[in-house]
Amino acid sequence: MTLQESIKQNKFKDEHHKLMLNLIYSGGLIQAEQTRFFKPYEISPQQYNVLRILRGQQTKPVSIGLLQERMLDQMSNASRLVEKLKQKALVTRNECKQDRRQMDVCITKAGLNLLEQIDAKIEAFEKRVTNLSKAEAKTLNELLDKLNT
Amino acid sequence: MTLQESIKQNKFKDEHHKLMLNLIYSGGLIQAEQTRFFKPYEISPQQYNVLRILRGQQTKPVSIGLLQERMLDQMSNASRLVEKLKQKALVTRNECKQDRRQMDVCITKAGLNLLEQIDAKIEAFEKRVTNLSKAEAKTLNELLDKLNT
DNA sequence: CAAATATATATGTATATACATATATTGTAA
DNA sequence: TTACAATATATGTATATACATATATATTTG
Repeated sequence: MTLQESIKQNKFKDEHHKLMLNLIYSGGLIQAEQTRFFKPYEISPQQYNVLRILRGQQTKPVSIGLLQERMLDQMSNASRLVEKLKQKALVTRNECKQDRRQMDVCITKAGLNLLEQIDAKIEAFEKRVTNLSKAEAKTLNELLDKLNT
Repeated sequence: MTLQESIKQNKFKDEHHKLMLNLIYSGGLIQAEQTRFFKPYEISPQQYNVLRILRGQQTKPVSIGLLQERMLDQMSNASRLVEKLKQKALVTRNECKQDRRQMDVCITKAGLNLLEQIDAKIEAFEKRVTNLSKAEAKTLNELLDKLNT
């Protein structure tokens, strides 16, 4: 459902104005879909983001600050996300020996297992953008990168 | 700051996968900027969305359900947004005489005044997409509409 | 060496949505 | 006419970010 169909409005001030609304709208659609996709796994898209960053670091501990830098939304509250994941035994969190202000966060085996289960299904979810060709996806990415420079 | 610069990652599985992250990222950037822009006016972007819909209806009362249909995020909780705006005296909310389940929501003079103040400044905010040409904005809109079909 | 400053994280409070339930009213069917 | 179903909205609880403050630790400065 396009932006116009969704909000039942056809006239926008100009293409730039429409673009801003369209980006908020399109990003929101994907996020809502992600939330629905992750629901059976009992984690949020943001928690998934954290787990993915931790898996990428393999066994190397990650600080709360580093996590936050790597989050898709850099204003995410990494502290709270980690606390929730700890409650679910998907991560561990320990004081860093070198700097006791810092925390060492690592993914657990359960966390890795969960990501494996999700990996098996996520392609189906990611299909939602495949009505655009690869060339069109590339164009969109280039324009978004230019927009965000 | 592009997606890659932001999350410090250059490799994506493919252009489609990158696109999904890029859309979430780009939409989030705009929303965060909107939140900052509206902060001095003491309303949220979602409350602004409600006021704009009400202004568009002029003096015609709007039901909670109709509001919700017109919201940019159709999963918005229109009830609560209206309640907050009522507390700020920016809208009125009365029982509909024809159907007492429904509420009639209207914008107040104070609400209209606030929108006028915002209108005077919002062009500066909307400039954030003008590093794309009109043709590029149009292309992006077309691709986003195709994506969301 | 101690005080001041900076850093890292946790937590408080407010708002927004996700998902669910409750309540009141209207419409429909028997 | 009444019971049932549907509709409209409000509210509860959980999670996430926005913005702020608090606490502990490390670094810097005098």
